[in-house]
Amino acid sequence: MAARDYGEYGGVTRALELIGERWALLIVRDLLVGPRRYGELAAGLPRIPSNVLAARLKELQAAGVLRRAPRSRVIVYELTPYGHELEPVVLALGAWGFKALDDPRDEQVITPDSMTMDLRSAFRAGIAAELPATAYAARVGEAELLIRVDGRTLDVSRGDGPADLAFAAGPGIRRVISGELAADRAIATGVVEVLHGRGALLDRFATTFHLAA
Amino acid sequence: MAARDYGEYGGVTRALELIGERWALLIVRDLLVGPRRYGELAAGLPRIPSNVLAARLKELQAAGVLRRAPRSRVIVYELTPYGHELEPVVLALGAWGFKALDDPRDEQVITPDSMTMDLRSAFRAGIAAELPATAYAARVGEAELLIRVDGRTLDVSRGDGPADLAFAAGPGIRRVISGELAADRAIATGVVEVLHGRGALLDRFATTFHLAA
DNA sequence: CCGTATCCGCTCAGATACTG
DNA sequence: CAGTATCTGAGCGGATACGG
Repeated sequence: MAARDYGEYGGVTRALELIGERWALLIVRDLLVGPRRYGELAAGLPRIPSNVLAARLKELQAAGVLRRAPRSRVIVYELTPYGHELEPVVLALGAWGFKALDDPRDEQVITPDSMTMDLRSAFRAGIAAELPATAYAARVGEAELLIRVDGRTLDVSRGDGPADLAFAAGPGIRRVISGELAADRAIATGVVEVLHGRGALLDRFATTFHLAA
Repeated sequence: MAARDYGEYGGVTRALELIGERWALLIVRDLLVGPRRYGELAAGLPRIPSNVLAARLKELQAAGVLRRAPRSRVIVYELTPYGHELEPVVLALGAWGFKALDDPRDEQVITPDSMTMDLRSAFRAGIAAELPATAYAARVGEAELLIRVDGRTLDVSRGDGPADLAFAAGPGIRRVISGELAADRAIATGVVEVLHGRGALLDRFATTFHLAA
């Protein structure tokens, strides 16, 4: 049942034995956004073979990282408290990997859950606390998110809703977050399209969410 | 050259493409302690096949995580600045995995580098700042470390040296760090053997390095 | 539809031997 | 010492099929 081990006794080694297998940490990432059904997980990990997903769910359950939500009519997977403690790991990893992103290839997909976690990685609570509460509606690829920033708290949820600024963007939004592309130039060049609201708020967005390369 | 990808565009995904392969993050962990030769890395990862180590070193080099140290007579591997930015990831992962450690199996090894990183994970700078500067000489398994704490800074180096407290322990030292076993009881039961210095300092050690389960 | 199991082809990991 | 070469088998990816 225990994953193939490394023959070493230590914290990192143990962690990798529990969540180091291929796909495992991506499942954790999506569950950090919220409980998910089997099919939702499969949809959020487009290339995962169904047998691998089933195997990982079992292993992660045995490892105490996730569980099937009790007293729920349908089967729903959720993180255990211990699994939830992986949040700092996933955020740090996401921040690190974000800096290595180049422009996306055509076959690459952006899912709502992955984008949610990227936004959490890039969120600067200290900066946001100085700014007025703001709601953004963002459409990037297939992901449609409502992003609410209020003081030091960030809430990202799927779907649409009332927002101070609604915008659509290609994945070039990355360059806005990395600071390579100024907000006003992103709008001017069409990388970001303002759907409604004051376009000037995109600059606030870029200030709130920032990961320098 | 690029590792097998996940077909998704996002920070965590990209990170796992770069350092998600088996053994990769353990190599990074050891290099976070300092530059290492090929043979030193092999010794610190007892079960890694030599071809896999060679392959990982190439991939991590291509990923910009590490490089061969320039103008060095022998071949030495060291992290790039970008690779060094993985430190928070490794520390967080180590802290998480440490909590899932149970007692070690016989074939499991403790290496100096893995123990050094575990100590860094468990180090509580805020607590240490309130305590007097202290040097510990610890022998755990094959690892012999000199641990110097001064204010908020921690320095761990291999080998022996002048210390306020020198002790030898089996891996049961984990229970001291987790708080399951009080320092005085660890000494009384022989889990930790005081070689010289005041045994009472082990309590300070347990306060300085702590990861609750 | 949701969750699993089972097939197969293939890549990668593991073990060992060998070379500059 | 610092890798490369080769072989074998485990695990992944992909497809398909089956029970609730």
